[in-house]
Amino acid sequence: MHSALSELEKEVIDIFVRIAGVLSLPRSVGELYGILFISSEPMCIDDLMRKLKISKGSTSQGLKILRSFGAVNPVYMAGDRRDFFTAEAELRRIVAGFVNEQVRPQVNIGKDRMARVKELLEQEEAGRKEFIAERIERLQGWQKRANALLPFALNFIKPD
Amino acid sequence: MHSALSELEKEVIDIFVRIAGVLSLPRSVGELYGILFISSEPMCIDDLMRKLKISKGSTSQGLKILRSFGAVNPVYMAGDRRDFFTAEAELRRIVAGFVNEQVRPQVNIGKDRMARVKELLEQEEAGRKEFIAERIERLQGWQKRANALLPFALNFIKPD
DNA sequence: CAGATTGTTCAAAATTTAATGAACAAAGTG
DNA sequence: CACTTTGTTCATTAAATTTTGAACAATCTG
Repeated sequence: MHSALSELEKEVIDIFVRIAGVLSLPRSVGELYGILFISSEPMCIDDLMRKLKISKGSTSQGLKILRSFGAVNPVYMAGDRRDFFTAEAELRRIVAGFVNEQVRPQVNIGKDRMARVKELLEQEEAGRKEFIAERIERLQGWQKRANALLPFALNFIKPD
Repeated sequence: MHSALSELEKEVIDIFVRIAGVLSLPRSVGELYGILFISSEPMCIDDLMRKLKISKGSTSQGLKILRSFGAVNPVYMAGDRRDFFTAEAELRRIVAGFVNEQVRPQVNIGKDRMARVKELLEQEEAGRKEFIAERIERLQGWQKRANALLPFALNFIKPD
């Protein structure tokens, strides 16, 4: 079968499947990005399904996720009404998209939670209050530092 | 029941359960660290089981994971042969432990994989080789930048 | 507009991951 | 040394996540 994955393709896909795991993304998302990353030609859903041997549903959903943070670019192919995609290869864009779509929402939830914890602290009995207050302050310090690191890390990724 | 979790405890535990999720650690690990983090007193396995209403097995395994990267400190309690623990509250230590135990191994596997990909590249036909070579080089660039960021991020966490 | 093509959605199935608890090992105690 | 206490391991169970594929919607084509 001419659509089988080469050793090299498998190896590269494996790398991205691993990365997907770290980022808590489905395996299929890693596979999709991986195959697009080493394909010089844009691919459509059908190409991707056949190459990766995954279902149409997975392919469609996986591409949706990849588009959501700009890891994949739609490409117009003249005379073909199927949607084609290439991998976005500029790291800064992908990371920025990922941070905005997947990370920042989480961070904001963290802030709300923090506010609620501080309210609850007031109701605490005097004995424990001191210790707990210290811990909450510490936790808030961690949050601040994490937030400060984020923009720096983004800046760390220089243009290619 | 006097061992039920207070609202504040639940809220703090929720924060750490969330963090555990981001780090791909089991929920129970987040719960364990969370309850220890807001407890002024060291706790033993039995305390933890009862407080969190999780099994002995989960508690034992969870503590094992937390110890593996130094997120938890054993505490000697005179006249009690059970093992007691407190939460390590110095962020730098926890992050350093986590990076050494959970992150670096992955990064090294990544390096091996990269080497294999470069071997396979040689067998590629001339036409595609050029494009693929560019992609692999790019991927390697990403890896380098990620590796460079790690020590910086560690340094970013100043002593408390 | 009837039929074909393409992409999306979502309930059900398959897979993966985590939690449970009983069996076991280790170490203390009298 | 028999008995208790404590912690770990691991096969099984339970829960969470991912994938599948058929139904559907949207769009094109002649």
